[in-house]
Amino acid sequence: MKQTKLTDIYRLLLELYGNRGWWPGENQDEITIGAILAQSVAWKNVEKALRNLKQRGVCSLAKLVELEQDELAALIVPTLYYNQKAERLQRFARYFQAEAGSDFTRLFSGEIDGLRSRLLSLKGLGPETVDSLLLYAGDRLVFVVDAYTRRLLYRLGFTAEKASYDELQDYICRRIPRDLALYKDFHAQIVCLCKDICKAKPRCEDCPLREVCQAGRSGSFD
DNA sequence: GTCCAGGGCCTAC
DNA sequence: GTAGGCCATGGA
Repeated sequence: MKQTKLTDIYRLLLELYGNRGWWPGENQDEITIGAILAQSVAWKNVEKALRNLKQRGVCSLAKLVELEQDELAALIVPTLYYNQKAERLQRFARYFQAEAGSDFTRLFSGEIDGLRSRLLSLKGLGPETVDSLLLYAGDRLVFVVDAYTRRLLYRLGFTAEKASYDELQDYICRRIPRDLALYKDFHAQIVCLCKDICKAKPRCEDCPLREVCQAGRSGSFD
């Protein structure tokens, strides 16, 4: 029996939907702020918060530092855990200023493992947030694993339900070409698919991967 | 009213 | 090392 590969899944999604042209953010500031606000919340809510920040004229890391934490929190209420996130945003914005001179090129330059470790050591930035920043704001080659990726790979039969972040990331990176555009768009395809279809209560009847998914359950995956 | 959404931190065992 | 609580809105 022919084995289904991750690259086959991507090709199928690409044929169906085209390149998703992602991440949703107009510039590096917006992508960075969005990545932190998106922690454990639907993107719809992030959009509201970003809109609030833009209306207030503070949708950049440099401007965020100047706000009172309470005021920032009030602007990002729609994103859940707003007090925590206001602190995380300002903490990161201060780091950006102090360590990179408010220069994204400097922030994201250097050897990738060391860079990733440094960002991970910042309070409030876990692996998913750091990898989103690196890939989408920094154009660095790291694959982003999120709840959608985990869910889809598990349901398709590729990986174990409780696989760790690093295990999932490693699994994917070993099976797809090392290509920046592919890393970005594959993650985008997964998110877009799961957001609508492969939810906690999935609508499998509408899923373009339903046949592959059944094949996965019978173990015909690489 | 109930469930769930694109995490991460902290504490207890 | 890992399970579970905490953060605490808003739409379906």
